[in-house]
Amino acid sequence: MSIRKEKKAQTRSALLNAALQLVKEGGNFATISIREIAKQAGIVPTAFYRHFKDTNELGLNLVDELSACLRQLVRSTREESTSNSKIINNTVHVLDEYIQNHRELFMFMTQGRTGGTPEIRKAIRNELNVFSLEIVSDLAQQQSFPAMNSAQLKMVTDLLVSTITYSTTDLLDLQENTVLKTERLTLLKQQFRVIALGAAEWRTQ
Amino acid sequence: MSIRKEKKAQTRSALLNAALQLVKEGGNFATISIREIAKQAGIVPTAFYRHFKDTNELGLNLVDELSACLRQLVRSTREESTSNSKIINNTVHVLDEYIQNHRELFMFMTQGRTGGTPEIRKAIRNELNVFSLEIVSDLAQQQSFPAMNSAQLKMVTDLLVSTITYSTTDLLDLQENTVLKTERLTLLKQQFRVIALGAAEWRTQ
DNA sequence: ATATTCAGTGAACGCCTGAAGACTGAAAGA
DNA sequence: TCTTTCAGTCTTCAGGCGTTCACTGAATAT
Repeated sequence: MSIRKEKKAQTRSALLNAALQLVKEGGNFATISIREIAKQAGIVPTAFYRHFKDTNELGLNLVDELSACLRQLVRSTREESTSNSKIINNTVHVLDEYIQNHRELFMFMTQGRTGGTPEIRKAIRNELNVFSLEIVSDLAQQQSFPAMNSAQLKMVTDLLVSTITYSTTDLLDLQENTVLKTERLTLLKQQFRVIALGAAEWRTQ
Repeated sequence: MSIRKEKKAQTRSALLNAALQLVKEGGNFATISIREIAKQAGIVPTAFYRHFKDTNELGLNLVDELSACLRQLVRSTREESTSNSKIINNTVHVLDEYIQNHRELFMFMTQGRTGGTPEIRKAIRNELNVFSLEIVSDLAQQQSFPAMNSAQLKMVTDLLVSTITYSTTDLLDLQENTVLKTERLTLLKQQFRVIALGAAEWRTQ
């Protein structure tokens, strides 16, 4: 890559990271201004426009980062799930790790899904759907619920994704290594078990 | 009530409704300004301070309105649930009705839970917990899951509330009387069934 | 009847915002 | 080598923001 393109890519990345940093520091993405982002990225406000039309466009690019993160999360969970009995515990453990290490992205996700622009809401909804479909694919391959057809598996997996997303909001507000945090993770594991039991019992119609 | 106090209460109510109206019109509560709210309420910006210190304090009062709404929702669902077989369909139907008729409040709830100030997030989390506890009380009384102790019932009900909250965000973005909307309601009903099946199968440890 | 209270007014403040436009200087291309 | 491209700079603008303060006038209290 040419020097110019490389430097541009660097600044662009700095802008995306700046926005995430501001979200991480407690800001709501919807309230973050172009000037704040530029300042955090170490450039002048007007240079922002060389990369994005507005914060909405930047947000859509953050959804792409989120997409990559969720994809990696699915892969990590798949690789981690060796023993079939502890699959729930492993999944929750990996999820917790990802939420901690990508706090900013998950905060952006939960905020954006409910309070973003219509475009951003749609993009995140779409990413969560892809996320769900990838899990469906894995569950189908592992024959976790052999009695279910793919539509039924999707319905159950959507419930899993719903539960994960809701729990993420709670987990993001709990400090590490506290009783409350541990209890919340235990709750999530139990809820996964309920869903798994229900899915195993599912009979058509 | 004296004339003065009555008029003050009216203006206060107008401010709360103005904020909700702005949320309903697509604004994110976090981005709504004092001046916008005052304008929508038909008063001068500075008069806002006669009622609330800032938008955060107003938001906390909106949580109280949300609280009342959720309480009423529980009551309506309880009264509606006559036939035990159709309880899930009735519950989803009542929920859908409430989301339609109190759009603004549910939008405020989903936005505030993920993107509000720490105070508002906490207040909404608390309301949802109370909501869950009320449902637990109902389920216990109806002996829906006789094998479960109250802690287990709470765990399952939290899953129900999680599912409701997540679905609410989706439902708020879908137009009435469309295929997608109907499908989303069907999905929710099926997920309720999975949870109910799982809860019935739950064995300790 | 007179004095006090107080919800709502209106002007003013300094600050931050998104955006437009002319400019700079190093990299890319001829 | 000379010209062009273009990411980033600097200045400037109008407009919205939260907040202050002195004020008004009707409701209340004495």
